[in-house]
Amino acid sequence: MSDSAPHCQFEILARDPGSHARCGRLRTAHGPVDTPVFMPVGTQAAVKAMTPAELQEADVGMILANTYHLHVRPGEEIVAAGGGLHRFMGWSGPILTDSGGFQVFSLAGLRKIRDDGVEFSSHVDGRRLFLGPREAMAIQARLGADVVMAFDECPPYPCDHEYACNAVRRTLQWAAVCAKAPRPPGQALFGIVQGGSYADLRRQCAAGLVEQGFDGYAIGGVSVGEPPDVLLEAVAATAACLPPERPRYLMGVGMMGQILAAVEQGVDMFDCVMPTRLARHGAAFTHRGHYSVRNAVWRADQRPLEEGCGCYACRHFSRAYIRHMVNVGEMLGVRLLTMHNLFCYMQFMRAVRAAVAEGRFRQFKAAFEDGLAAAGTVY
RNA sequence: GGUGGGGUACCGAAGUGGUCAACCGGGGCAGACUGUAAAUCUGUUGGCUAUGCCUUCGGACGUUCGAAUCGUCCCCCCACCA
Repeated sequence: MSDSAPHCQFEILARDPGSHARCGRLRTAHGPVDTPVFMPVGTQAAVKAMTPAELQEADVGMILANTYHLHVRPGEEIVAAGGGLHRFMGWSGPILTDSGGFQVFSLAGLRKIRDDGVEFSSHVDGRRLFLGPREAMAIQARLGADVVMAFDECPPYPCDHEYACNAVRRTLQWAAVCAKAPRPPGQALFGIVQGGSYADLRRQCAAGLVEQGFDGYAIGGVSVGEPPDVLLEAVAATAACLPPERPRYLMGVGMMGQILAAVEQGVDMFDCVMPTRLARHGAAFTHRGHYSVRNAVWRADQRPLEEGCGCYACRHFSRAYIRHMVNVGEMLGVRLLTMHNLFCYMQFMRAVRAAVAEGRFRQFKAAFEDGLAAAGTVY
């Protein structure tokens, strides 16, 4: 076990009696975050289509940005010269940066994996780049996020045991390098558990990381195309091996139903492109699933995106109007949908926290699933 | 009035004797999206009692085994000349 003091304080405020669900508060250099928390994705130092003020209006607490993308453009030296990521992007709340490990997976074909890191061709101009644990930590130190992630290898799905085992081996080696790398004061470091769909590898990876000692632990390597039950099994197998007093972060998930299932297993943090990307693709979220506002049925519908919603888009505009904006390609449509979807997600997370705090999480989850069933939606 | 060019599906636009219900764009309709190479991508877009049939390529008549494609006449549009 590491004897260094944690760089972020995590306090558990309530535990659900009927499950592993818990409520907590993560204290970061840029303020506290109540958990379970959903972090909208702002890969390139912006949550697409939103200003920081609009994020605040939606009650967004913490956001995520990406090491690889910001290294490629504009370069961490530009961000550092702008006073660090918070000042650069005008966001004074907590930020987490992903290490770029996921891009090893998502940009497959442009890369070559070695034991000390990954050779990339930049997806922008094709120039050769090298990203390994040292590089990722150095970049993240200059970006200055509140929480940074260890550089990991995220294998694809499906992948065989041997491949996944190698990914775990490298992920553990790289994590050790990350843990020793210098960081700015107050910057927390999370390790990432890999292991694919193999419970034994998940346990092995978790144990190895816990031995090294991190401020928090992430469950990685999920939502890479695997079936929903495989995802949940990986979450359950991993969460059970993580120290209860440290925050747990399920990377890249997801849909509301998946978030509930993971909260039930004791997961505290989430991120996903779903609310923001689907907004740009014309979909509106509700507490009973999502629908496409482009569909002809909404042509003359004067109701808001979701009845009873208090977001700016719902207070001022009809589905018919937003459908029109989307169909004619006005950027306002994308902005209003993004606002709404984030508001909807944040409201959902508030409801989750309240349910856990009040010891009625199971009922809340059951009611949510009934609502989805009634709406005919399947996640 | 003359000469030349042109009228193809919701729009634009290929096609100039059979493999054409007709390439391709746009628009329309629907679907996908999970640590964002993503305001992107995919499917579909005449009708039907649907492995086949029916009605379509300005209109009518004709040539041909067979016509969006060839001929005659007519109707519209555009350019130039009077």
